[in-house]
Amino acid sequence: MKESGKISNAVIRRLPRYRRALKELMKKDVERISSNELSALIGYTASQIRQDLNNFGGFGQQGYGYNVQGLYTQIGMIMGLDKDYKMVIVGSGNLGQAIANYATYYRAGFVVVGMFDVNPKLIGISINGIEVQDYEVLGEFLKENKVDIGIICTTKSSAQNVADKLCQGNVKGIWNFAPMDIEVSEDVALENVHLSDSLNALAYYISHPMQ
Amino acid sequence: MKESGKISNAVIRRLPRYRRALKELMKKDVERISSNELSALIGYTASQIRQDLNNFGGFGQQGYGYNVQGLYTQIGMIMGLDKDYKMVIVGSGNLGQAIANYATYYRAGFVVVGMFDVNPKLIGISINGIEVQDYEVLGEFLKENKVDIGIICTTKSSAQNVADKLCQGNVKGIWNFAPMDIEVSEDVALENVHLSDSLNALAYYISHPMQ
DNA sequence: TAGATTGTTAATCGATTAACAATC
DNA sequence: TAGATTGTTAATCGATTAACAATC
Repeated sequence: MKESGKISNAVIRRLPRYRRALKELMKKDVERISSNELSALIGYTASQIRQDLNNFGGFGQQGYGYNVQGLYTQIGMIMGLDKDYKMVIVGSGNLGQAIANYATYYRAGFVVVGMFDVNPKLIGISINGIEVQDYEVLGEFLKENKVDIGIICTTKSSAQNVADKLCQGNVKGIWNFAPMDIEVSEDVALENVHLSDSLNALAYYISHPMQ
Repeated sequence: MKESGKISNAVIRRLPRYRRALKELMKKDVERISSNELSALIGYTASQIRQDLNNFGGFGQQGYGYNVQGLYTQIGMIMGLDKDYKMVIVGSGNLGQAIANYATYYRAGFVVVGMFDVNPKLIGISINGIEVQDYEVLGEFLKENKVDIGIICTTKSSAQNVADKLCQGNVKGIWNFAPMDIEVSEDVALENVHLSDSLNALAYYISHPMQ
């Protein structure tokens, strides 16, 4: 078992996929699975699957494979999904609301505790029981409430300011949907979701059909 | 200059970043830039920048560097952004609406030509001048209108059916926001945006602070 | 011309795959 | 015990970085 800091990003990005596959298997009451069977299911090689899992410890058993339920739980713990994350959403337009809905209905463990905006038309409305507050009070809110994750759903032009304010408020991570690269201090985890980059990649592949 | 099909995915994912940086430079009326300066700006090594760009041709000039405006245009053409893409959005809830707004206001070249949903409360409403139609008529719509990109903003359970219908309707690419891996035929480009995977990766990094 | 900087080859690094002894 | 399958080491592959001759 390696040091946690040594796990490569490539491996970390595959963990959710393993977990999703295991969840499906649990639904089908499958009790155990071999790396070969899992490979057929999700497309990674059996060798890669065994390598990946062994970064975190020997979860399998020779001659048997992996216990589906057990591995699911283990991967969840590795991913930090045994804890709760309190989140604020900054920018409560369509995208902010979509994320609030998603988190509320589908992701126990990720709890929206506050929503903010500068638009007077949005301030005061309620999204899944969370009232949208004036962005002006975000700093105060973060002082009074421990918040783990700040979600930026604002325009490009305000994204960096929002990020700074979130960092001052001691969030542990930022999930950024604004179409720019923001800067945060080293101790804050940052996950950029560049939807426009993703759409551009799709346009590239459409324009350059394979073979 | 390599065959277009030989460009690695890693390179393609970096192209949007180059383009964004060049756009910023154009705003600041910068005329030329060296790989070293660009490196300082976006964090890739100068060597990688030169390697990346040379996959597509020699855009630079020894002793001078790269012409900002020219390179911006070239990269746009490589990325296929000199053409228009007609898109339909299937699932017109918050996320579908957020994407419709985004495309309408920020991305000339990506045009929403139709929105669809099964929810009677959404059918008939207008988003940026596009009326949400009954999902029942999607097949017909795709027969009568050439559509390049299908965007899936539905629930997990209907995502694969929607993908099948879009493929039957001869879309060239699918942008999938449903939290599952859908299957499409080889000739259709597929871009999955797994927001939950992204949030999970963030949770991982929060749970495992570096050193 | 001299200096700067590319284009490109070679070296390095890291990630993936193959192989197989260990062992359930 | 025999068969199956892991854990783990070694080999391969691909991507990144370094180096430098070409050349503007």
